[in-house]
Amino acid sequence: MGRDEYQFAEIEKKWQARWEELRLFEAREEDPRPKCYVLCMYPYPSGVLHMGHVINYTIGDVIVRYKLLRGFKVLSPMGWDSFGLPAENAAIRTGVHPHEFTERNIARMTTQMTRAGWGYDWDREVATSHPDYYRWTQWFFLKFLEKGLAFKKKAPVNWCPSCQTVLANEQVKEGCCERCGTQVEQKDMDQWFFKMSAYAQRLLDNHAKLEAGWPESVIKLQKEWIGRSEGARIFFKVAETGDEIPVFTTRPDTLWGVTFLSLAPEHPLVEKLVRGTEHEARVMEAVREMRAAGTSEKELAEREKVGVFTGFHVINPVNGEQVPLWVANFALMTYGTGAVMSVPAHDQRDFEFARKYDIPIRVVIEPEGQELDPDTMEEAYTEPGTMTASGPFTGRKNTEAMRDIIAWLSEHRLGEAEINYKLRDWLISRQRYWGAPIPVVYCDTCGIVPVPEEDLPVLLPTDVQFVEGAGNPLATSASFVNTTCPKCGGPARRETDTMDTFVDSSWYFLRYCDPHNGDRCFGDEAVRHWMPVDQYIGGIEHATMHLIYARFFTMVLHDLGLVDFDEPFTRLFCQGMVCKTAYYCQTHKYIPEDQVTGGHREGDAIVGGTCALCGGPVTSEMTKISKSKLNIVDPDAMMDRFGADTVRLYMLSDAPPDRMQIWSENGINGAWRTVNRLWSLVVSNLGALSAMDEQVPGDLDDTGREIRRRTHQAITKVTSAIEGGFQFNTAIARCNELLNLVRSSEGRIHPAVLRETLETVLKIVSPIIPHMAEELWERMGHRESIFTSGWPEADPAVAAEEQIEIPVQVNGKVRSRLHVAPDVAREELERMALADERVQRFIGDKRVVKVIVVPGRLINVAVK
RNA sequence: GCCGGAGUGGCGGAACGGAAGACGCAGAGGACUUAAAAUCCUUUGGCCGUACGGCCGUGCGGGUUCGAAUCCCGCCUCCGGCACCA
Repeated sequence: MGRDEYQFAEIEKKWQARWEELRLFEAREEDPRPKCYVLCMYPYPSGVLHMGHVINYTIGDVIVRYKLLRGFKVLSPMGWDSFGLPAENAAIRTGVHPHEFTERNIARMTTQMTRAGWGYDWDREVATSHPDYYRWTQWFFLKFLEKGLAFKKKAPVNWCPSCQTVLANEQVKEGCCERCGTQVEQKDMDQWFFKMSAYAQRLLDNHAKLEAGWPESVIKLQKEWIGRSEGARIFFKVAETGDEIPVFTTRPDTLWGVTFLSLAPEHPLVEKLVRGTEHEARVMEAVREMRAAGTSEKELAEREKVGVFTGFHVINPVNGEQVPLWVANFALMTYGTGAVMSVPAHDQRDFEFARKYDIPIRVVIEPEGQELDPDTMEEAYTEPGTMTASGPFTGRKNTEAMRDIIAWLSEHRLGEAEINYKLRDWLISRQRYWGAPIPVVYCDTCGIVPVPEEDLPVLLPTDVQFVEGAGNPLATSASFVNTTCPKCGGPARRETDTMDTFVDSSWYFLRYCDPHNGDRCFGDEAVRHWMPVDQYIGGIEHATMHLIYARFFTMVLHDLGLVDFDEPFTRLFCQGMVCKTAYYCQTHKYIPEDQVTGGHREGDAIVGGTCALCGGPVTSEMTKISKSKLNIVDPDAMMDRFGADTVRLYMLSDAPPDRMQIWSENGINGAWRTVNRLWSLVVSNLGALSAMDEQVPGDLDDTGREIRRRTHQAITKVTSAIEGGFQFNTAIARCNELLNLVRSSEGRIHPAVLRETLETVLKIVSPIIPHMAEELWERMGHRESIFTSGWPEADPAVAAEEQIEIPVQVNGKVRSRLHVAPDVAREELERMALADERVQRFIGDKRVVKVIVVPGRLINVAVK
């Protein structure tokens, strides 16, 4: 009893303290080892660790420890994305100041993280809500402003008139405010932007640099998000007023088929045109209806396509024809010019709209040898074809004529070639308290005046009221708002918008390199030393937003001469989400598993159960672990029951880490058993081990040679499983195989071989179950941490097979097996195969057509 | 609708174009125990057969190949992402 028991709580605490003493995760520039910067996306300090963090940070920690074993000095920092809405909502709800709320959560989560055994250089901790951090966020804003990359423009926001506040898309539910149910309005507000669109092409081009280290799917998603499209800008004019309406189109070849033009509801021309006309009331009412929903793109996508005729017409520049001008909710102010030319014959959406509103359809592209009739067409014709009724281009193939059409348009000054991007400028203004204040003041005489650098940080005031329905709390602080103009000394007002938290997270990886620098955002030397990040790890949900913002920000910093690279993350890994069965009852919606009664288990799900509250039937689904689906797993409780090592092992042992992980009680039990079996195998054999320096004898028996062979093969396999895409599940399987073999040969293994094998296993599992590996390593007589002992190296001579089994197929079906030395020649293999009695039987009286010999793999005899 | 990813035993999943189902879970049988839990051993894709063994089998249908879970074409289903992109 006692010492030989696996007492994980004690062991884990002991080694966490030891690592701290050893400063195992301290990263020093003067350390001569090569550097490796391993970074996990920092968390919002919600106060509790969830399973998403556990998988993310466990993967990160395994890589950190693996790199340590491989002889790198590893930079492994951790910090807090500590600005954001939840703290402010909590303040409104409970009266606790966001700062206090945040600090409390940070303290709680730090404890949980340490307990999980994740190793960080805590001296480098940053929190974006601390003034010594946001001072530099503000400083970057000033640099962007100087460069003309920060600017103000009007943009529509979701506005709740009752809360007097701007809502995030997430807070808008079916067009209404989530909190009070009031109908949300679209309101145009003056907002700060970063000119990210100017970097669209570069963000696209630079993907070439990332192809080697980023998942292909993320690059694809970003390409789609940036959305480059080539086409033309074409100048239409309003027939009645002469106002010019430029339109972007990717299909200038269909220009002769335009039968109407549509403006976005928020297009400024709409109001200008109809004001004071007979159409005003009708059109503006329709516009108001179209704008009555939220600004979320999803909402825009799912709503029905509607429009209203403005009463005006536009002139098609290529043929002088007048076509009606509409306002339509499918025209987006945020893309292109906010105006769309519509060709119902060759665009499905336009086709449906035209049929709905009885707008003419004109065919200008026809398929080979076929005539299209606008009256009987059932869908738009979008394939390539021959142009008809298209002026000088009639008779040409549309795909081939495209370039000439654009040249012709610009020659006649009717249009010009244009490239458009879906990527928009980055709206950074937030009408919130808990964020970095945008460092500008408004002066009646001088206008917008940046706060001088030496006056940074612009601190968040404390005399603020957090009251529901009062709008931005920051605007309630008189001491904050009222200031003097830095230029003229006259009275001025401070900007009360704060910055999007994505601005904070666009440079935190740089601050980690030099976190205590009080004079600069970071030192050149430190950043040159550690950056770029060698391995970044985080959720796929950040594929577009965060990862594009951070790339853009880094490019700007590069252009400002602040860093000498323009891509921050060399390699990226995205882990899968953690899922678990959730249960749903018609009346009580999602219910926790312990509220399901009866039924039977089918795998991890209870099938045919009933709701404990109402007796109604319960259905199950496998879905992402979340509070709202009541299927959460508390990592802390799991670590209480099984210890951190078991939880870590389980997270990695079942599926490849980039796939969905399924949390099951059976699964964690299996990991628990695995960990215990390793423990008892080592502990029970401690007495049988040889002295630490005893050599493996030269004349080893079969068992010894076999065990050594498998051990050295395991090293190779585990190493390549980790290097080739973090396949920890197969790495763990290889260790299990080896341990199973050792167990079945127990008592017959030479002590020196046993030591070699157990030490090897401990090393290769140490990144995954570090506490147990350290403890057993120590009990085997080692004085130094296993993480300073180096990664094992396989000896090819030891790993080489003495005899191999080669399957012999006849017509692709295995009929026999040959046992041969690995270097038997091709001819000899063929001879042996054909001579084989079983093979002979299956050849029978058929004719051997061909014999395929893959040395070392298999033989296939093709017969007819 | 568009884009991306995935479909393999009862389950999670293995498998450079070369032995399908590694490793683990669950199940069955057994040992230990007064008993249970824990642990250990055996067994486990389906069908036929007493057996040696044979046949079938990686979502469906074709194709390439001596050989396909893997490559190609066409479909189906599920998951994820999305901003009607003119």
